[in-house]
Amino acid sequence: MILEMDPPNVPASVDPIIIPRLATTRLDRQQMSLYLHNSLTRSKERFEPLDPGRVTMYACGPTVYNPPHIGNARAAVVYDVLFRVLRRHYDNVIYARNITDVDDKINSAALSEGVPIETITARYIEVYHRDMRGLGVLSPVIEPRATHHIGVIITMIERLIDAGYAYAAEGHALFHVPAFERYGELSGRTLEDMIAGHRVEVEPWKRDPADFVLWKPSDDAAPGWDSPWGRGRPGWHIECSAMAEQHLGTTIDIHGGGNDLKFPHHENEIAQSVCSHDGAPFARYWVHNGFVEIDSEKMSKSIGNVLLVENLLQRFPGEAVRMALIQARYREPINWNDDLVDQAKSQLDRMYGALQRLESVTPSGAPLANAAFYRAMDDDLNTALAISSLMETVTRANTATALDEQMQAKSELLAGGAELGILQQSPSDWFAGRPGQNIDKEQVETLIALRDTARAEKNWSRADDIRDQLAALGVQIQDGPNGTEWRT
RNA sequence: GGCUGGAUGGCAGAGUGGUUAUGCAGCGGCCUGCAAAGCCGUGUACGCCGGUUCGAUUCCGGCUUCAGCCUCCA
Repeated sequence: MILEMDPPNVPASVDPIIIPRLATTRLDRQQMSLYLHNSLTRSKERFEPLDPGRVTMYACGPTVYNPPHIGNARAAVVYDVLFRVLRRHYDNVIYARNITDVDDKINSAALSEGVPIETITARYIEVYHRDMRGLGVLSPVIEPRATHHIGVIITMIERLIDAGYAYAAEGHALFHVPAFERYGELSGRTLEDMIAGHRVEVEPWKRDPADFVLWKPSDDAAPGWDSPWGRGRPGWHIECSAMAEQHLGTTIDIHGGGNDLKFPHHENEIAQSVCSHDGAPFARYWVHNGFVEIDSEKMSKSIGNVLLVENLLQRFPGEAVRMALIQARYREPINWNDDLVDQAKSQLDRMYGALQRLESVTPSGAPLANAAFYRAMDDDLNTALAISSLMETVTRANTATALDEQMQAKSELLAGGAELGILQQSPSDWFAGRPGQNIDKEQVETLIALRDTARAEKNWSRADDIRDQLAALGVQIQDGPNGTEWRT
């Protein structure tokens, strides 16, 4: 048996974004309560962690066999926003997002390329990190990998077998679903529903059609580890239960994932964790994000409408893609199209425009967004409403004449932006062009200087000619009290 | 067939038992050499049918319809 553990912390990328910690007093924090829609109870509940000194959250991360698509990105962004909100409320938030690096799809990808599994997983872990960074997603506190937890997985399966919830058969270990009477609580299904609905052939080694695999045998070509049931590899569901236990403990505060994972993945996680922990609850709050649809249809390889993050990032700024993902509430589906990103970019243009006007203003004191912003975020991550309150701050910023009002507005914008993961660059960088647009800044500055001279001489036709030249370069200019600004 | 969750103005998308969401687009104005940006003003939208109510887009019931899950899936 091979026992492997992660090093204590394994974020592969250094987190480039620093969220300003709010200088709220303890009283302030108590007054602001976070509410979350709990899929387990199908209702909105006040979030109260088991231990306010150590808040735990687990989110299902990627299976690394291909580049992430916009749907993967939505999940990552949603739990990233939740992470940021939690960090405003609590000093110590342990957020784990796993990497599934042992899986049949990985095996077949490796086989078809004729390379070892590790080549595939290393490549797509890197791509995942790169793309998430491009979307302003913070590194989770812990990023556990399934292959580093084989020992923990085996131990958990052994405990399940010992307690009578699982059994070994023909090189497999299987969870016996009828042994867990609360099975189906999360998804609202009964065992009878599942039997009526099942349409796959039942493998002969299963005692019950609903039983699912904890461990399965590997042939010589497939990656495998020695176990009490022979050489094999873990089933998908047990990985998450084992990693959550290892890093976050028996009962965790929040578990997140895509809506489609509710059944069977999360249902099975609950069964495994509860049964291997003497009935202790697994996750206290279940959070599920909605899907990204293309033309009102699910993204899928068979339809051929899978939209990769890397392709989007070639065409749009990362923040615009992120903004498009958070402009609706996280539980609702998003019907994706380019227009959505363009609209998101317009909103960001407006926000960055306000920041550009306030460039010389120093935000004073602790960065705090306005109360409406926090109220919206704390109300089950109502990002759409939070953004609208940020827009009202933009209008205030644009109309403020007193310095203290300007300072206040700027501080609100930056604080709100930090919590949403937007407004993380300088306005001039933001306006300096989209990806793939190569703007020669020196040339632009030179032309603007020439035009300024022409304007000073009231040579309007020459000034307008130069403006046309700039427009041909994709540059738009704005004459303001502080001189001429430009944007793309 | 079973289980979820939706249906809001040209678009995206909040919210609410009676009073402005917000952004984009449009229209009018201010500002500007002209623009752009910005500002001000401007749109009686809430799928259908019943019910409760003084009053419902908002609550209840039914219907229609869309999406997801029930098989790997964010």
